[in-house]
Amino acid sequence: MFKVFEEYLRQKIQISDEDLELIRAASIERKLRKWQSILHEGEIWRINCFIASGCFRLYRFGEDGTDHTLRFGVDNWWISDQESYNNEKPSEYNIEALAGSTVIIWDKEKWEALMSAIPALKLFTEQLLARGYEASQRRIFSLISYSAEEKYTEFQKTYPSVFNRVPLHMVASYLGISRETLSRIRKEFTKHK
Amino acid sequence: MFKVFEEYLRQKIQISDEDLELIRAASIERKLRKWQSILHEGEIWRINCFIASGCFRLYRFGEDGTDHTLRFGVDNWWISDQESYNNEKPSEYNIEALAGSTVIIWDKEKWEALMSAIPALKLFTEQLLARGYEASQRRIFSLISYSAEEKYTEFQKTYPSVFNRVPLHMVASYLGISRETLSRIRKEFTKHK
DNA sequence: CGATTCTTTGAAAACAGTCAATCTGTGTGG
DNA sequence: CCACACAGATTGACTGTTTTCAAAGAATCG
Repeated sequence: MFKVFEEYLRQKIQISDEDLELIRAASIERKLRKWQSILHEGEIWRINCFIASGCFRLYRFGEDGTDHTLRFGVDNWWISDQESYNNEKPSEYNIEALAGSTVIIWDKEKWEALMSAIPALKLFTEQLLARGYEASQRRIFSLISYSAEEKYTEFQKTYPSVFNRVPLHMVASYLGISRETLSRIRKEFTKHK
Repeated sequence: MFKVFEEYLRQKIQISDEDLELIRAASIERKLRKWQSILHEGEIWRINCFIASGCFRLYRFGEDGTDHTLRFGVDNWWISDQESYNNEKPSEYNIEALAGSTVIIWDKEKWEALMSAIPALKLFTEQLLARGYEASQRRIFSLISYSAEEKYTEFQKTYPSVFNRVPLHMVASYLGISRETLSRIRKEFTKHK
């Protein structure tokens, strides 16, 4: 499965075969079954995790016990809890596989060594973070300014690859609306085509 | 006013007098009157901007013409549009002073030169970004999981320095609720003490 | 097929938004 | 110093949206 990552990375940055071999040598491949968690709240997230195939979500429980989806991840995305990673403190989140999945992971120390050795990789990592931040900003805007229906259509349009693969009630929890409301919006939508 | 920034930075990182002088030499001080904008949508945000004193907000107009506050900034915060800055593309946002303010700014190129020359500054800049990202995550969680009332109390608790300085209707637009709703929540609150 | 999970539906209740009017405080100019 | 204008905040009545609760249909999986 490293091949998947290799193709991904070569699309993103210029990298020599030697450097790529360094990256490969430091990586570990891991498979997860559906519903298996790769992060449980209370644990510290110490890895970089690339999704070679499959589907994940990062979520958290509210006071009342309901769960709230902070993020999804599908093939060729990264999934992580940056807060736990950066500050090496116990995570408040859970990350679970929504389907059988394969991930490529690197220990934090190994990734940092790789970034030191390969400047392009450091730059790329920084850009990834920046993209994530930008996506957060746009999501905040949609959460404070859109109606439930607008949030739904925007999500469907922006992340079709996610939308088609995850249970509806998780999309609802991602958008901050109830599953029933999402179901009704959806109904109206298919009606008016 | 550079003194304010100097104190701020010395609290955050170890830095020599020479390096600090480099940073000072590259900086520009600018004063803004109340309601003056430092970024208009369509412009490209090419600076790093530290708020030495005063108060700002970053906002955007929705389809219907109403404005939505993405972020506030007060003394000793940074304010920026990362998306425009990183990708050097026209901003979709506006940044305006909510009071007479003084900012210390650096051109993007100058700041990058400084980061190259002063590793600790580069590290610090990365950490700033990381903190911003983490704050975004927490805000997203509150937006998808809290009621209007909970969002209000959390904001008041988390950012008292902002809460006491900005008009209520802007807080409302930040929380994604109407000013009338915020007003009513507030009333209930003072009633039950 | 039976069990479980996911989705849909209906009806009522809670919640938040809109519109319009009023109130409050601040600052300006006469 | 007063009158006025203005922006911000509040209030009431109403409307519309979203949630909740309960139940019933699909779909999936062993």
